[in-house]
Amino acid sequence: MDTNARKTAVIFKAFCDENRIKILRLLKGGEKCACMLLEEMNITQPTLSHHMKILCDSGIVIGRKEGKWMHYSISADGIEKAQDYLISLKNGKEENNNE
Amino acid sequence: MDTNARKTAVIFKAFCDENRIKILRLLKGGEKCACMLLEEMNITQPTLSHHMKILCDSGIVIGRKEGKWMHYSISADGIEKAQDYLISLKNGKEENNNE
DNA sequence: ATAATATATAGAAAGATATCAATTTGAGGT
DNA sequence: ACCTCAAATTGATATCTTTCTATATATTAT
Repeated sequence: MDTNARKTAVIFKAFCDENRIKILRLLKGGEKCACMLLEEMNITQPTLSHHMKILCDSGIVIGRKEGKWMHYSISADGIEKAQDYLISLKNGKEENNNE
Repeated sequence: MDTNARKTAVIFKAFCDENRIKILRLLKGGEKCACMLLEEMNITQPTLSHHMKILCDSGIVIGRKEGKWMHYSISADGIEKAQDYLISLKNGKEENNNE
């Protein structure tokens, strides 16, 4: 049971779906309300909600509730964790079998 | 038809499965033969072959045929492309809707 | 309290992915 | 030519994802 590998996979789930890449592209411009994202994407509201959950679970996106609106933005910390993993692959310091 | 988003998703497919993360961890130590990977992973040969195809399609791994053996290694160029994408998310230079 | 609006959740259907056993392909060796 | 071994492909099945419609929850305004 390699929880470490699983955690890494969860992070990168953010980037392995076409619609989520589109959402991230929209968020590049800064924080956006779910209703705005919904307008720009060609999907229903529950589908957007589903993708936002995966994005938040990955740590790549942060959600902020304000009244009845949800505001989403890209998490610099989340991106950094993903970057750290990529760097660790490059540095090729032999298999660190943590767990 | 957002081929750009799709291409990005294909790159990151490499990292969104637990077994592929394990394979990448094994490759961190340097080039390895498929038969070696098979010994270390707890999967059958066709399953390994399937994952290696996805890893190669993503550009993150390179395969080299030598006689009847396949040798796999991590592609620095592939990693760099993934890194470039992450950097572009951070720099938040407004939605570049290419395509 | 009621109505209106934004988002989330439940449940179902369609599609994609992971996995295996069996078979095929390809590359050497005898 | 035949055998052996490594890897890829095929075909089947189980599981996971994506997507929808319908419904529930939560927040604000009347």
